[in-house]
Amino acid sequence: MSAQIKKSTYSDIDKKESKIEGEYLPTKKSSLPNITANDALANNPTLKNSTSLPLFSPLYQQIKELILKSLQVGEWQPGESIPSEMDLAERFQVSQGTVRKAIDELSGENILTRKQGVGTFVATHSEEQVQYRFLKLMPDLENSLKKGSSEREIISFKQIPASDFVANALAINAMDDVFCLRRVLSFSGVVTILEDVWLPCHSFKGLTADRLNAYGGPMYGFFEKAFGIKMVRAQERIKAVLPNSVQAELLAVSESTPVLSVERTAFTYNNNPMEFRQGLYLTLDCHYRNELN
Amino acid sequence: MSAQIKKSTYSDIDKKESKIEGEYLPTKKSSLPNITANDALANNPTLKNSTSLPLFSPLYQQIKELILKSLQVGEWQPGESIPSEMDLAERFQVSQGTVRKAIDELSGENILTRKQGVGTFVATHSEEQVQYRFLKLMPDLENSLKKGSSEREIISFKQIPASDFVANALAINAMDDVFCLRRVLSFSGVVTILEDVWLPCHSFKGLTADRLNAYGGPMYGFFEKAFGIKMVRAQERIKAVLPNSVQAELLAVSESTPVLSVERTAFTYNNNPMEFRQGLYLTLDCHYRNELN
DNA sequence: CAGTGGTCTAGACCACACT
DNA sequence: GTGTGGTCTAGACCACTGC
Repeated sequence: MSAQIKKSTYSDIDKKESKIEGEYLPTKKSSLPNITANDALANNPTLKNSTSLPLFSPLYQQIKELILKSLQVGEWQPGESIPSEMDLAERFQVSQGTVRKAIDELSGENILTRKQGVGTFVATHSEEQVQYRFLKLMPDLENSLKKGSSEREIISFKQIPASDFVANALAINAMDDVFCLRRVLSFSGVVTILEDVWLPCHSFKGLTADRLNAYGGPMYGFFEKAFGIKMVRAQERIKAVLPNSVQAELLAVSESTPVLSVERTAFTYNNNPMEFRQGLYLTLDCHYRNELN
Repeated sequence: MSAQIKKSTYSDIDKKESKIEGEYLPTKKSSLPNITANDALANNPTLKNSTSLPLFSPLYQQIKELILKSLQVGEWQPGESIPSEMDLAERFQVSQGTVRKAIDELSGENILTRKQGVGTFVATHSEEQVQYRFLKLMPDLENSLKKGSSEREIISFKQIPASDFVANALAINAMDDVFCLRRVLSFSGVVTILEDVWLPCHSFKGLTADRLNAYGGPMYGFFEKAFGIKMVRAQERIKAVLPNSVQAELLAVSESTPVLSVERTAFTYNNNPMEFRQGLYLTLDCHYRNELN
């Protein structure tokens, strides 16, 4: 019932049977089991107390939020499949088309991955195709990094209080402990990237350099498996800088060799920053590639 | 009947009088409800002779291609509205939902812009909101360039034969003539960008520095109005470099100041490269911002 | 073969903008 | 009010995958 009302205004803020459309779903599954869907909507407090603008939102957006919430709490782990569209439609008591539109958006945001004939899966950084999804460095001559011939070495790993700058990027309190690690990446035997990575200790309890080294795949894949932290989005700020003496030595170049400084903040669900890193990229034989649309 | 078949394959590779769409709107809903939409499929020659892979494509993709073709030939100019979804559905003899899906994709690619209650418009680089859509430079402290206080100055403008490098980027023959211009951009009175721009003379007949200077808005908006050339996409390659003596002087920095080198190839419809430029960005108080998804 | 996502249609109603 | 895009539903069929 109340569910119907929401639908009638695309909203969660309504009241009484202005059945303005008892027809979207007549009696229908009313007699049937789940309530979930309507309940889900009915109970979804998302916008209920919103004193700000979006006093309502389309049904599919609400479904999207519900799916995101399930992802957030780990109901479905990275790499796993989520229920079929029909099942979700049943669960939320909406039409398959509405679920589909919600999944469409999540798929567009690289949060879910569809595989025709198989199902819909939670995106992961561990899969071959999307490994290094956030690494935009390309050789000048070829069209993709030869990831097979990449090596990496962790140079240092320590636990320290966050500087104001890092704390701000991670949205934590200054002086909260963070893990700070420095590593070097080489491609085809050529040292190319030097990067410092900061992670909030609170969320990465028990992280050690050994565990990181022991894991073969990409770091974000490790975070998923070891800490259930899934990076869904990142923001980078790029500048041209000169390395200091330490950095230059690690990169095996002179201090007058310009390098790209790439500061990245990576976010998990809910725009929650979980990692900050600064990379120095040597761009003599490669470049940072970006597509503009 | 045959209608069913087409649908059954989502294909265009069909038989019989492919009178190349003499009847997108024929007898139409003549006797029976449909046949129409299926005819659209049957008669659409798009992929008929394709000897390569996609021996078929979904209807909405074909509609998308037809819309793109109309944009390409200038049936609808940048900033103008295109026919309503219902009208297009009528024209192509498919359902509104199918047209909608085609437009959804074009909208996602920033080729069309929807405005609820008003219509669907051809995207343009002249609108306030999307001006400098391809410029990713941001001040470190604020969240967007103060475009109001920007100035630009064309330093040189000439017509020369394309170098191999430029010709390759523009997909033209080496030694074909190109316009080459150099300009400086300042923000809040600070010189920030020095860029060289190459344009194929063939497509920009009659371009002069004066005409460029006379136009107040962004360059891509000018190209739309003066030459009907709409840039829809671009690719950038970023490196950290040191400016040469001439560049350093124009940027008012020393030759040991690292700068971002941003090489951009901009494409019009059909992945047709229409502009190549190399920008040198001073990143002392600003940065190149990129969102990763 | 059964099950999943992908496409297409048809029709209803909602939200919005302009006149 | 009229017309536009936006949402939602329902049902049909197609294409792909894996058992």
